[in-house]
Amino acid sequence: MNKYEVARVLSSIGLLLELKGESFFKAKAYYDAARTVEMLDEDIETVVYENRLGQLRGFGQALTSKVTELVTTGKMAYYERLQKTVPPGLIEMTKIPGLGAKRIRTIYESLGISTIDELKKACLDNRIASLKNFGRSMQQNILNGIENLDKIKNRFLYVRAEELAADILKDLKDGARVTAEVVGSLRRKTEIVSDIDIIAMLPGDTGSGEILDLFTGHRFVSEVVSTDDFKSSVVLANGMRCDLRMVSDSRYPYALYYFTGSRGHNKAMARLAEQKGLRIDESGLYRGDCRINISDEAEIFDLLGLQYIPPELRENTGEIEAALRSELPELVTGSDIRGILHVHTNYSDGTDSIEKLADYCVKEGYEYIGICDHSKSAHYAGGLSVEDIKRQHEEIDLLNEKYCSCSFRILKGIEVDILPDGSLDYDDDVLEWFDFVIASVHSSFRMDGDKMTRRVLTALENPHVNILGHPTGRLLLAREPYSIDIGAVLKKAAEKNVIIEINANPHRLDLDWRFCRPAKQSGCMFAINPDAHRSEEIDEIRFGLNVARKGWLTARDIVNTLGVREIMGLFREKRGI
DNA sequence: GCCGTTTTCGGCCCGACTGTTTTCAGTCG
Repeated sequence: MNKYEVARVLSSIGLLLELKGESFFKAKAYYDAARTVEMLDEDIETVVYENRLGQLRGFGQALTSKVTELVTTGKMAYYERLQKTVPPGLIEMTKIPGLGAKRIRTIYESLGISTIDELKKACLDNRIASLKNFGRSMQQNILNGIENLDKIKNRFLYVRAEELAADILKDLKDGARVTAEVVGSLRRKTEIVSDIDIIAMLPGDTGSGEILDLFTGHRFVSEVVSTDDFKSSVVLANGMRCDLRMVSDSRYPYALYYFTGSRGHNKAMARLAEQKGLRIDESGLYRGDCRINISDEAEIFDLLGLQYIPPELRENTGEIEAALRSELPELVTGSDIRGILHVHTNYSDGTDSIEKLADYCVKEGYEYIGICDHSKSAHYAGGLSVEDIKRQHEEIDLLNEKYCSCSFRILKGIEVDILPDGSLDYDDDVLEWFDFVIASVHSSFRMDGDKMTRRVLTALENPHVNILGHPTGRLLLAREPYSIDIGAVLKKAAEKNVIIEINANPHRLDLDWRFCRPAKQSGCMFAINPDAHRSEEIDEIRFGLNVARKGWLTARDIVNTLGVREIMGLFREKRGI
């Protein structure tokens, strides 16, 4: 059992205790313990077997014996008992904004409501508004929250779909030695997907039976919706739909093409084919009744007189016109990225030391890492006091001496809060200490649009700000972007040479790819940042690359494709140093 | 539930905000 699994159980106990109305501090003890475990630099099993759990801060007798039981037996009796005393519907309710443990408990205890369906009905019957400290407005907010939950029911984060699809695809390829690929929105790398579509090439000599058996019998499958000789549709354990379609080798490239494109892209391609006296559909490209034989998908674009259009661009946003003129951009790739910016350490809410994060970047072949912990107002995230900053900078200086021999560099950065009035969370004389500054909004999200826009524009005026962090604050499937005039923000950023972050955290993917081209047209530069809170999350930069590619960006648009000297020069120049 | 002591029990993170109230309760980051 790894440390993250243990941490999950401990956090879950914290939530259950809150829902039961136990002392918040008792719950907090479990949350704190979860975090301590997550931050362990070594294997939790080693710590347990060497009886060193009790030496960890926040681990007394109770936690030591409970976590020992969990790690050695895979179970914790206390957790299992606790789960039985709290209806699962109450845990679901914590997803409704504005409903915390106390309100959920009030609803449960005074009205006996234990599921979201019952809660919805109670709202419609006006029974919630009459509870003490609730009221009509709160009742309406709960209803809105439930509606939003319904809306996202069959929508999933790209990252989750990608993991599942990769596993299914691997099993099909390994088990049936079949050529197969993921298509649809997942291949176009959209941030939210509703299902997984897979195309497989029918083996010439055998039937489709073996592939279908592997597919419908996959361990992720919870229900087989339909199956015939060439198609199967299943529902996976997380509720996601997954479709497999099998086609002959001659139709395979066409199926790959057809089931990848967005509807708009396919329609536009069909119109183009028509203009050229051809016809295209999922089965092939036809001249009259005669299908043109091809061996791979790229030939389709050739035959239509187009530059190859990468799947990410097939959204019908001008890619066909650009491909006709051979003006598609050369999209940025992972190998263009030379350095990593925006990484949190255990000085604030990250779990790893600066050294561990830096070592990870060295191993991955990056040339620099920009450390950016939270600023002092971010109490919840252990934001850095001025003394903490001094301590961290001393440590970075020492580490940089160590990395000097391998030409790796740690940059001193900060993710400074943009306060509600647009000022920054440190004085200018403190901001001067950093190599670069990311400014982000982390509080008062519900300001009206004018106020929020003014707030961010004011922050962009500060000469110390190099990068605007997660510019719209959205959390995919969880929180809408804050109300802001993004056009005005991008214009001001371009004017003040402030780089726009493409936050690569799969829950954020902010800036949205749809804004990348307008931002570039305004004159903005971009940084693809992982916003990592532990070393492995540095790899999440690939999700940011998806955004940049979907946004038509090239390596020249991205500042962290620069070497360390060039990027330091850029940061200094902007700040007039 | 843990910690640090006053070795037996009080304190544990906090400020902004929302919505409820009419001075406060609960949520959120």
